[in-house]
Amino acid sequence: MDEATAANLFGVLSNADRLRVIRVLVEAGPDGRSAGDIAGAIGATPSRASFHLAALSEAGFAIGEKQSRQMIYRINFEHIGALIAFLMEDCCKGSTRLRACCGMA
Amino acid sequence: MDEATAANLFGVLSNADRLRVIRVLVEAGPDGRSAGDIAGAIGATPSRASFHLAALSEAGFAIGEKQSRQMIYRINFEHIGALIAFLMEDCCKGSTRLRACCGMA
DNA sequence: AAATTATTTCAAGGATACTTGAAATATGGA
DNA sequence: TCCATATTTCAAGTATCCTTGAAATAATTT
Repeated sequence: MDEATAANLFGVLSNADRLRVIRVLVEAGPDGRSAGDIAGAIGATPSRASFHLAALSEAGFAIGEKQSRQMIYRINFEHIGALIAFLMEDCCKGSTRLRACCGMA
Repeated sequence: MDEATAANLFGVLSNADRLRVIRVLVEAGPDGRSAGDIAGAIGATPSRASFHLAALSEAGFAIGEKQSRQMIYRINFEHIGALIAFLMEDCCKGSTRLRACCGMA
C-alpha cells in the first residue's frame, strides 16, 4: 500500500458517523445490517447514511449486498487490518515500542 | 477516546505528506530531526512542512522541541498506539479476525 | 397497475483543508 | 549592530468534503 492510498483510507475513517457505522457493523457480525437499520442506529437520515456507507464501501471497509429491497452491509476486517498493518509495519517499521502501545506485546 | 477525537486523529493521518513525515521521524529515532531536514526529506517547502508538522504536533503524533535556531521533531509512538488501540479494541471490539489480519495472531 | 418501502442520487450551500508566496519572528554569527 | 539562517504565520485562492431535502430508482405488496 502506498502513502496516497493509505491517506485516502485514513480520510474515510476521519468521520465520526463512519466510525459509528463501523462499530454497528462489527456488532452486527456476519449477518450484516440493512442501510435503514444502520441509519437509525447512528441517528442519521437515510441520505446521509447512504453517503457514508458509499464512502466505506468504496474504500473497502464495508461490503454491500442487495437483498430484495434492502441493502445489507457487512464489515470487511481484512481491509481494516491492511491499513493497520501499513501504519504499524510499513510506516512505523514494526517498532516494538509502538507494538507495546496497542497490546501487541 | 471518543469517536469525534478518533475521527480528528484519523484526519491528521489522511495526508500523504504527513504520513511521509511520520516515516521520516520513525527513521530518525530518538534524536529526532529538524523542521528544515524534514521539509527536504519529504520534498516540501518550509511553509508547507511547517503546516503539516503543526498538525502532527497538535494531534500529539509528533513532539517538537526548540534547540537554538532549529525546531527538532520526534515521533510519539504512544499516541499512534492509542489510536490503533481505539480502532482495534474499542471500535472493532478486539475482533480476533481483525487481529489476525495485522499480525497480532 | 398503483401504492408502499428501501435506498440512492443529485444539486445547492456551507464548512474545512491545503497550497502558495510573502512577511514576521527568533536565534546565532560577523 | 547588521546580516544570515531557521521556522512560523498570514492572507488569498482553490479544492474537497459534508449536509440537506427533493427527486429518482428499484423491488414488493395490494
